[in-house]
Amino acid sequence: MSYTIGEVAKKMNLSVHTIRYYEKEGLIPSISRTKSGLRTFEDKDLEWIKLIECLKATNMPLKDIKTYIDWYVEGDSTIPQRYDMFLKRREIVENQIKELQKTLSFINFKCSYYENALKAGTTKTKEVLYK
Amino acid sequence: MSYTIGEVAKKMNLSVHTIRYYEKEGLIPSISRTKSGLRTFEDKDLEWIKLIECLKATNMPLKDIKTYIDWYVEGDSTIPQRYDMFLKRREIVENQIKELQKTLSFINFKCSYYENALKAGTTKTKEVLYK
DNA sequence: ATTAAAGCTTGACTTAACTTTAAGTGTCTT
DNA sequence: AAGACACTTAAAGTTAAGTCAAGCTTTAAT
Repeated sequence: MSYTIGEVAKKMNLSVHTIRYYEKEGLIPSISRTKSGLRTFEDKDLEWIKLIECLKATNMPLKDIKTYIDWYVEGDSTIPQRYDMFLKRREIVENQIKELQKTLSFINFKCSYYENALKAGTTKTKEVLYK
Repeated sequence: MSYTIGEVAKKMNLSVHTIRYYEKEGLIPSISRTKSGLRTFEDKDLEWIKLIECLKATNMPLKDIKTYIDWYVEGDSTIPQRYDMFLKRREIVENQIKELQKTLSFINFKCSYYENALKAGTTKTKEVLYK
């Protein structure tokens, strides 16, 4: 089963521009083509794209993602680097989650603060203490 | 108690450039100055900066943060908008946390995958199934 | 009183991650 | 067969969020 770039864009919720850009930047290794030059995407290419989106979701810059992909392409000799990268990324993500949880409780406070302010019609009441 | 821009930069772990930039963009309302024009930061200004950092941590763009600050400056008439903004932000943050948790379990999988690959010296073993 | 460190402003520059444009070729639908 | 639409490359443009530089002033320490 293979897909056109437009199908992949729809499936992955990306623009076709972006997919071409990812390929150009070396983030999707070896996409095959038809004789006439059209890209034909296989499931393995979709897996790469999912990986990119996943790492991107952790704020990993594309150039670091590319470094990983280069390591992957290089083969078994880069297993230590790749392992190390995922260990570091795990720590980063764990910290991001903690950070967001702190932020969430701050936002929860603001929500109830403004809920009160909304009832009172003002932020200038006794119960309303912060901005 | 008041601080110079350099002190604030150190305290908040930002560059002085960034703080001036935030002021220029209207993210910190009414920083007072000495007669000679130096900025003097009060605790309320630090609170604003903390708020900016906090919202930024949720990937909120500076211009949306500015919108909030403008509402704040405008006064009680904008309480509904501000309430609404925090409600929306809460949902966004909750989703971000969920998303990161999914990503984390993916990364955990990769970590153990590469831990095995490291022992085996290769990714091409029976136990090692994915890229 | 000097002088180094820290501040000031304006405006240009940078980086990341796209996005658009231009100018054209290939494919599908009626 | 015609028109719409998807695809190509290369390069320029955009946006967000800073970052830096130049040239000058203020402040703190000796």
